[in-house]
Amino acid sequence: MEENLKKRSDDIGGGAVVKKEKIADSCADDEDAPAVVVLPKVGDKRLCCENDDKKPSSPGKKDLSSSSNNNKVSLKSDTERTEPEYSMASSSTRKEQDDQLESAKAEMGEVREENQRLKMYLNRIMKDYQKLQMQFYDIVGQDSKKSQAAENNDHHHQQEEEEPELVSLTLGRFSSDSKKDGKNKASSSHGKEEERGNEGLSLGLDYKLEASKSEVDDETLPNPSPVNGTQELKEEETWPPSKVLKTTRTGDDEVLQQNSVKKARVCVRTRCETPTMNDGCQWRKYGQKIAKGNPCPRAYYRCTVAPSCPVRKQVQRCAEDLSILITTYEGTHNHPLPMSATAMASTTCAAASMLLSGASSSGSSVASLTSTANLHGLNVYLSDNSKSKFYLPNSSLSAASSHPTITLDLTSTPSSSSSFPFNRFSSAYPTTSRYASASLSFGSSESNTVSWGNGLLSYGSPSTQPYMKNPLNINGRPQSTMENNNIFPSFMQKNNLNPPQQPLPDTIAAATKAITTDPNFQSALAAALTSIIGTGNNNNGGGGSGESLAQRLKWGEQTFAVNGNGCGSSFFNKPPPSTTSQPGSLIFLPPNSLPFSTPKSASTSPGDTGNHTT
DNA sequence: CGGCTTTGACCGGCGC
DNA sequence: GCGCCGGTCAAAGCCG
Repeated sequence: MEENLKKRSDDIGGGAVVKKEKIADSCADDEDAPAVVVLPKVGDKRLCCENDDKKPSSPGKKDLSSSSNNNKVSLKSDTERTEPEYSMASSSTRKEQDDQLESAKAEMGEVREENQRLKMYLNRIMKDYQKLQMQFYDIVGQDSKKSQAAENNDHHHQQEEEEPELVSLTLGRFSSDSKKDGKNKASSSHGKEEERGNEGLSLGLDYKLEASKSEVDDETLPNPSPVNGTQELKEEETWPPSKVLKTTRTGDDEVLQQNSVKKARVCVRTRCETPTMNDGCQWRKYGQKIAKGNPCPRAYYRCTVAPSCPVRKQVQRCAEDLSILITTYEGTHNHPLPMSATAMASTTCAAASMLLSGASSSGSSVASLTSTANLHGLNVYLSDNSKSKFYLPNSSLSAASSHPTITLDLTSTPSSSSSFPFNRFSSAYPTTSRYASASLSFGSSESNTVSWGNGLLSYGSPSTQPYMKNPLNINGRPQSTMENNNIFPSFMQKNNLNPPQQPLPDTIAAATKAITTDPNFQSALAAALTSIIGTGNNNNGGGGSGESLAQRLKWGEQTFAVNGNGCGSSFFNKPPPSTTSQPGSLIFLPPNSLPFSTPKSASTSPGDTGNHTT
């Protein structure tokens, strides 16, 4: 029909056909339906009528949000307006119509230019997004293969074991050869040379990211990813992680064993009275249990955004403080996430990755550090006190030694002394968000739990969710059915808990998003963990002084510029800025100083792919 | 009617 | 080996 209209207008000769560019590549619906703007010749009633039937939109309308249907620009109103005058057919009206036609053409030109600009902008965004997504998937796939290859090499190549300090490097050497054992040997020597010449982690990461699109080159990639981190990815990629793996991959017992041990979890403690915390993702409840030591039932959810997504979460009320909701995430999303879910996902993913990275290192290195730092009001302190107040009072969720858990505690009361460190967000949101204080408490305990948080959020309005297309309503209910689970109905009744009325959980999610999407936060986390783990293994920190951490935080702040991706990996994906001379920056640590997979934490984030873990 | 929740049963890990 | 416990499954019921 569009083609017919176009042809017809061309035949008529008085019509101006404007083929509007598609606004976005994603608008596949319009692939075969080019937008046609017909400027009818005066008196062409038939064309006007047909056009009226097909083009209800107003001229010059620019609507990116409804690109699939509304990127057709018509001049219906103009034609309608002038239609009665056609019958008159007077010279004055013709002149007037000509003027209108000219003005319409001019307007169309402007609109077209505007649309082209918008299209270019959107295309750029989409490309960036897809690029990041591809990188994530490729890296995840690489890491899983690397871990498998590493296991094989541990068995078959004794010469590699003779260089324990290069274990982490060795892993990357066989990144893509897991399926080709025959190539391992050749690639190992080759990779070794590559890594010798590779000073910085960021270089390796960039190389990896670039080469990730073609696995042919993977064998040359240096990868400091540790065994544990890569195994986590492998585990998360193959769902179900525990049972199926053990049944289908019986040949690799060591890997399986470590998989079961290194099942990282990210625990988020929020003070909210709604049944669940709206993290933007879509969950399906598959079970509920009364855990020992906690009268509150524990609900089990799994991500339903993708059928094969391995991410699961547990939701449970804190036994000692019923207003505290403990949400434990496990796994990494293997699918694109809604923008509203990227924050939590990236948080959990990055945290899990870093946790596993830390778990791969010696526990003592994690335990023996106590340091503090301050970053724009973000109080970060590291403590070896395993009984820190940031730990779960009830260890039911964190005590499982097979599940190293990192806890994000958002339950503490606000402090007026400090302000929200990520003020750049407040400019985007009408209401100010305030992050009064956030503490990173890293510790190690027998439970192998790392607690991080005590961050306090002075919650703003739901509008603090910048990416929410439809912000939550004032009651704090989810704007959609994404998270409408009511997991504690009986419990809420028993304990006379208020029904969901406060926007708290959603604002928590929003605040979490704001925090986790902030490069400062990411860099702070990365730097803190790097300081702890890296110093512990690198023999640099000699106790990881707070000064060192502060420096690293600052460096990280400088290094990682703004990126609104919401992807925990985004700051790793960024190419090395000009500040390459700063040795403290996380991404510039030499690979052998990072026995854990810093780049992997980047790659595992869902990025939107998504991922998080979550 | 399809999707989701509920809930009892089942399974595997772990400690004794 | 047995029991406890966490986690998962799957049938039944509910709901829009």
